Amino acid sequence: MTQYWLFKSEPDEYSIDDLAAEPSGVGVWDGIRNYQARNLLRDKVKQGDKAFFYHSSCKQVGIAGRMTVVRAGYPDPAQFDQGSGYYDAKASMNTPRWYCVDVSFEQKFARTVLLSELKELAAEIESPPAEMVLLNQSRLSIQPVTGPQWAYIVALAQNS
DNA sequence: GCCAACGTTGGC
DNA sequence: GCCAACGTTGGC
Repeated sequence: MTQYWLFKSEPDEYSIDDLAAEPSGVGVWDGIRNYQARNLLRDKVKQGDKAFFYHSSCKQVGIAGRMTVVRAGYPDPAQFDQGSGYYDAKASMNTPRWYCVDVSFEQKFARTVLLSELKELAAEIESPPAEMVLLNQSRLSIQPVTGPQWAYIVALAQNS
């Protein structure tokens, strides 16, 4: 069964345009250094799952597009790389601490579905956005999205 | 740049 | 295991 997710990134670091520009449109979703998010990447995110690409800490905060998970969780190589900002001295090859997944570019939405817009829509009773993790546990960088939330936001992205 | 919310560290 | 101090995230 296909599962849905929302992955956050600061576009100054890595944006949906950067993913689209990758050779064959495949990128490594690495650098996740939060245990709750790590557990999802390691145990729950599967090949074939769909994910929103969320832009945080930028001018247009919101959902910029979507992608497909093409490789489930595996140890994040950056944790072993002393030259990387994501290096972790407490991690070893035998006991990796952090995980990443590979994603492939699917679509950049015609417009970004803004966080402010989702917050406004969430004020409506029983609207799909109201239950989003994004609005209730906002700091989590890898978070689940329900099927109805996914469909609602994809439809919203087609409307101006 | 500010600050609220949350996560992590480390002494005891 | 508790909790104070500190660090980080991320919206505004």
